[in-house]
Amino acid sequence: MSASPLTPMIHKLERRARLDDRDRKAILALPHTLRLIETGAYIVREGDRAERSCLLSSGFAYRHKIVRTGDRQILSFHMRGDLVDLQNSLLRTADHSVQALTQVEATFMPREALKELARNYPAIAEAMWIDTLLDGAIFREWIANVGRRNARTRISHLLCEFAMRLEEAGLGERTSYLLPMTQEHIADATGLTSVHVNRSLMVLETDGLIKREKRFVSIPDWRKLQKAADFQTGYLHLDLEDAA
Amino acid sequence: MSASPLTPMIHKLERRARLDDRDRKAILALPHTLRLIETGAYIVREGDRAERSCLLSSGFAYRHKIVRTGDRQILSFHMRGDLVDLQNSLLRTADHSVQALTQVEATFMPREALKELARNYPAIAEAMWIDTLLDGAIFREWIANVGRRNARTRISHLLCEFAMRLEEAGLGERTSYLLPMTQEHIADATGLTSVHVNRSLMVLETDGLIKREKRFVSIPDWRKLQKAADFQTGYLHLDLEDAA
DNA sequence: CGCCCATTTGACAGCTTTCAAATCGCGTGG
DNA sequence: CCACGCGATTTGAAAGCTGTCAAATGGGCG
Repeated sequence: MSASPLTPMIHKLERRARLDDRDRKAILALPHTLRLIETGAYIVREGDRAERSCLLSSGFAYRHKIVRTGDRQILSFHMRGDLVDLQNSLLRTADHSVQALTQVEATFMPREALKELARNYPAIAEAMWIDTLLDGAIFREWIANVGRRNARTRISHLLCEFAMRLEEAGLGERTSYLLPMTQEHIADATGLTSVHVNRSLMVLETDGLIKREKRFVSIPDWRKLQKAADFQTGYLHLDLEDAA
Repeated sequence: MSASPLTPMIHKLERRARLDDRDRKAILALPHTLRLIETGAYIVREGDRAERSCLLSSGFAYRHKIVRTGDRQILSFHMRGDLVDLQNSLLRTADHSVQALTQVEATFMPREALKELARNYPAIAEAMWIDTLLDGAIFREWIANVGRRNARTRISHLLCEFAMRLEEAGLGERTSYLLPMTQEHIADATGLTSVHVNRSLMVLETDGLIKREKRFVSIPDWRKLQKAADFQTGYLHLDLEDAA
């Protein structure tokens, strides 16, 4: 059963709500297509009529919008097990794009099948709803991050959040991991320029808050960085009630 | 039936998904408490254990977070018919606060009752899920607004969005309306200072994009402001598929 | 070895903030 | 009816964080 590319979706949803065997079987029975996507390729384009949703089976992706000046704002980063565009199951047109940050294995599921699943399996519907709520919680934190924190804090915050989510997804440890994004991605996620991100990263390093080797980041003192980042984990809602 | 304070919730959800009589009756049967809340009072506080969710029956409210420096970031504004903290039905603790912008009539519903409702009425569950997705769509646009637009554009964008939502909620026309927030609220929503908001508003006025009289705003040329604001309505998903 | 993308560095400009202080609007009380 | 008080708006001058525009450096790969 762990052979199915849908298995990560079950794991993900089980962390959102309590599922039973019937639920799990229904998920595994979803029609789906596994596709390999090259670095930089689009998974969804803003304006697309959405006919399917996508589960990230491996690799990293990010969502973004382009504003009129041509500048890009990255809205979120995603990793294995993330449902990157659940909104496409219920909203008509995509309001932003999703792009592969690395090479990606993507599992596509028809929107109608997902809607049916939600209609017939309340526990799954609840899990997906919660997943959407968590998505929203992270967006809110990003608004605060970009709106009210200085460059140093913004970047540290991003590093903390990414570390935490990597660890929670079982993809590494939060005190030492490989960053899949370039400094330009970090800039577009934090509302800064890549030049300023570069300088800020160097300051974080000389201040001893992080160590870097290429894209590899290690964090000598997690609490210290967390403090510098104003990173409170509450918004990640790691305390989900185990499907009470 | 329009006597129930829950009626606006039915109207709201009916714009999200197709409901039948059974659904409507179930909503009206929700246990609820109507409360009058004074300007500035908190409806939800960050960190609260959430035991209920809140429907705005009249007045305006906003959600916000406070960062370590003490600065406030406003995350969204809400008006009659909005479910301001649906996340509290499914997430354990509030990750941000909700505060009354004006005097407010708030209808509170126990979280368990809402969860039950979602479990037993798939169409309602879908409508609430869609509501959450729309919430998220607006958050994403705000990230882009705060992250990648200059002061003038950010503020114009806020004015356009608020106008559009007022009109959609049947609370006014988008080209002339009363802003319930102070310039400081606008500043905290756009990631600026109130001083700069003040200056930017004056520029928008001398440029003829808006007219002001106290908090009253009128927009002589909607298309022109919309363009200056980089305001594309797509993210509001006004094209919901009428519950296909 | 050469190309290309990512990172780093420099100098300078500029949008926005900061910190006051003045003005305005308006409800309250004398 | 007018003074008072207080929050909101407006205005000024100066500082500063971050952006801009190049150009140099570094590293991986064909």
